[in-house]
Amino acid sequence: MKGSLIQFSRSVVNGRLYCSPSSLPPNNKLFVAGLSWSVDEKSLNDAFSSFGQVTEVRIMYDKETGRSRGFGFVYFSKDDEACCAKDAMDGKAFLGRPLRVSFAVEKVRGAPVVVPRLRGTGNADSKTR
DNA sequence: CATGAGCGC
Repeated sequence: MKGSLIQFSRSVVNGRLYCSPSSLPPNNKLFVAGLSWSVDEKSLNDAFSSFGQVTEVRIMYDKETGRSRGFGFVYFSKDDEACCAKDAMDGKAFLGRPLRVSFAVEKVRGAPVVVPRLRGTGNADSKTR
């Protein structure tokens, strides 16, 4: 009995913001992209901690050049907070760059990953523009 | 044209 109790449209959170329909399941992990190469973990932590309790913030950097890949991940204590922060920060400008936030789909080590450009899976409106 | 799908243990 699997019982997929995945509730979409988490409705109102504390009386504010709604959960946009996403193809990906709401996880407590948040994928943050569109970050400026100068973005720091603290910046993201501070920015996202305002919406919820951030447990971990990780930004990926290149091991060769040492330059940030321009994307990172933010871990929240609860998916609700992540959702709120996502809807709140997604589409907003961060350090002069349009920030893109979406749920992180943890890939399996050594397995090919097929991730569409988040084209309609929980990201800022692209079609209506 | 887009700076975007990881890392560590």
